[in-house]
Amino acid sequence: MKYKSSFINEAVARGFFYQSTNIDGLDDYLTTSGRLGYIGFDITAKSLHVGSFIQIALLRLFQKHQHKPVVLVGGGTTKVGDPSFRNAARPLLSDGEISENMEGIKLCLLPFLKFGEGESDAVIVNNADWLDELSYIPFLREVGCYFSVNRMIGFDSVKSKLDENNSLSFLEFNYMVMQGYDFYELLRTKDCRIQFGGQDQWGNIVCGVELVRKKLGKEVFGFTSPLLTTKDGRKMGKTANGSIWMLENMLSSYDFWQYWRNVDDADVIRMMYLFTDIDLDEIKKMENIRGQELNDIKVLLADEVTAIVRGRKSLDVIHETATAMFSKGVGNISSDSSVPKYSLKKSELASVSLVDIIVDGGMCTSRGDAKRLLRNGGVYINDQVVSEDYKILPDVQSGDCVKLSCGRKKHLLIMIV
RNA sequence: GGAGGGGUGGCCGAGCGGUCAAUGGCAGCAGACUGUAAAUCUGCCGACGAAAGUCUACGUAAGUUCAAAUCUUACCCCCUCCA
Repeated sequence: MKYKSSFINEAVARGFFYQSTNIDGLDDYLTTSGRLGYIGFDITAKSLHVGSFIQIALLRLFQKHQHKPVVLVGGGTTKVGDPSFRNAARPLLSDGEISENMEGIKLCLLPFLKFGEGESDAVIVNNADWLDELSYIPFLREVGCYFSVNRMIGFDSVKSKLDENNSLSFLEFNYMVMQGYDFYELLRTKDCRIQFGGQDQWGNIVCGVELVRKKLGKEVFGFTSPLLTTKDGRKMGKTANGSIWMLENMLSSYDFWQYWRNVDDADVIRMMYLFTDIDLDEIKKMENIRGQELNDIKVLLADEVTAIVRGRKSLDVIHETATAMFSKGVGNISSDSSVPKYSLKKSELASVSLVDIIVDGGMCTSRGDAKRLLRNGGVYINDQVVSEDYKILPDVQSGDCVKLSCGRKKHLLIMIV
């Protein structure tokens, strides 16, 4: 074991560590339990998505090693907007939206962290509580004087915006000052000396570390984790169909599970380390698995992650649905699986076209789209390709089920009533 | 405030009076191959329509023209330089 603290050891072994302001100092500091460490989350949406997953998992690990996670929600900073690596300024949110989003964020975190009053129980704070109160002139005199603009424009987050000829408003430029101030405030009021974050937060974190050192002469620590990209370089948690949200009302458990079931071969083991509670030794044994067998590992990954985020009991229905979706025939689709259903009166059989059902059932966005799919041979009825827009489905009776498929992965169960 | 450059489909980016629903790339969808992976190859990729075709769309609004993404004017926004 290279490090003295159990947390740092495991965090490094699992791949959470990218860089730190002083890893040895931090290691020493964490040999005593009950230390505080925080991560800030912006609250631009009602739910966190998988992009923030690594941060949440890190806090969870922190708590597992008897330390106290502090979740900082950016009620104040969200009103400013982090300019980091975005080419469009974020839309500014109203107070109403912000407080609504904040409730959602809390829900997302409940499965991961134990909140409460105990020594290692997580707490949640909102930086609006102190940022909203600041008065401009005193703030500039007490805090602003410690920030060098020369230095700030050197930070990647700012530099990339300037280099790409994008506009950077003064509002956004202040983001890192705000975030630096957060760290100072949390140190002062809670003796919180650690800030975690993604690699892209490095500049912002360093600002806080320096502010505390200059103002109070104390050392605080920054710790960043690698920015998770998939093997093809895309940001994790985003698919073409949207983000992989944590909350069930924004993404079904089945789709959540599918995301993990379909990760790239090359990413499976890394995600296993980061996102599951499976022992390091167990995962180590899986490292050499290749080829088709890796599919079982993907299922395990999907199961474990889904169990944490959505609860283990959700797995039964998911497995059932997955089996139904990927096996042929109608018989093995049970009515409690989450395969979408569509009911159709027997009397409507003659008048309703396939295209209508496809669009109505949400499988295509427009009739033209559905027709194209049909023409391209991507539509199946009971696993048989159909190439024309049948006005009438194959001879069926009331009570029958017909499986309508668009491609291999989208299915609709038509119940004849 | 002044001078110059620019705003094109989900994104990047051509086009600069008719042949433009708009080259190309990325992303996406379907098919082949497979392992619900990746890579590769093929087809598709604004809406409506069986089709002919109709409609909507090149920052916004007016205008010139038989005809405008392309020309004119005003306005809005972005970038660069100067004050």
